Amino acid sequence: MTMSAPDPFAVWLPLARAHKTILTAVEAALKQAGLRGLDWYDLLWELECAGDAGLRPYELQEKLLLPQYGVSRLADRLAKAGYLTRQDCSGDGRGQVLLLTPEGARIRAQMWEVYAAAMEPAISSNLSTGEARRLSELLGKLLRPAPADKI
Amino acid sequence: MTMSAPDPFAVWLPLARAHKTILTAVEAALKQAGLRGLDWYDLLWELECAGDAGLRPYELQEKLLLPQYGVSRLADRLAKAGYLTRQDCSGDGRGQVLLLTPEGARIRAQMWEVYAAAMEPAISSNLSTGEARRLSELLGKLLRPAPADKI
DNA sequence: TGAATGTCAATGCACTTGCATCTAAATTTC
DNA sequence: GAAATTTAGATGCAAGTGCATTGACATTCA
Repeated sequence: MTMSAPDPFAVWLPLARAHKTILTAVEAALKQAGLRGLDWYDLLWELECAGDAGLRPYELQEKLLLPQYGVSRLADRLAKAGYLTRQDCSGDGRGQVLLLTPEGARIRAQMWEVYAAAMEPAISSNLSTGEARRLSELLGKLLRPAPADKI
Repeated sequence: MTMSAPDPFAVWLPLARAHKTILTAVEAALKQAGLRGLDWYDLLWELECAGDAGLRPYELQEKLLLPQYGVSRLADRLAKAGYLTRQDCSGDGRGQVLLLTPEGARIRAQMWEVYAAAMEPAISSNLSTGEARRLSELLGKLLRPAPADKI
């Protein structure tokens, strides 16, 4: 005897639209600055957080919600650009460890400037501090795992 | 003399993550049902809303936030699948009007079942009615145009 | 009216993505 | 400890995307 559930599309439609709008704006800003897309940024950022330990591709896969081949190829491109190195993984002959290069760190910092500058007008200028807090809190609730009987 | 603006990333990061999570779930459900992706659905839906008047490609471009060539090619695929027809546009020799076929309407209804079923556990089960209302309201605020000096 | 400019839509090409499959190494099972 | 299974990661191929350009018609303006 629970109350009727809310209409999911009342949430999803503006969510999808806001996402596409903001994403498009950020990607355009990056491109205009001669930089690569957010997928590159996200990977570089994770590697930077990982520090000297680096990250295994399968770890990135989880963190970035990318398919396995997505990480494999994205890492290829980053490696070709000189932003990361692949290192044989001691202890697991199948695996490898991805490590950020100094050049990779440099470019990530550069991207960050553009990223943050593009985000500000898209988000901050439309919300008060309280609204932003409440919004991120509510969005966080969407990230809870689906009910077991639906997986 | 305004207060300091909120951190946009506190909103953007969970927003992007929630979006990717939900999108992935819905697309997977559609694929598993042997249906095409949400891009097809969105186009079909707009055509259905437009009724007998149909829609011009450039109108879809605005509604769906797609690039011009994106609409052109998506419409190609839908047409090849028999879900829409292109009709010469009386009054503008450059243009055309896209019209939903009965088969297109049928398939859209079929997709809707899957779409809605996948959305429910992803969203409704994580939010109360009040939370959902507040969330869609806050997301709506993000859709306001950027300040003029930032365009 | 005729040339310049603007708008609607398609497309060639390079790059990216999705899917299925493959190899190699690790782990489990008997 | 050899065979079967699982896991890490790469890759061939088909399909989709982004960018720049083109072609066709419309509109503007001298």
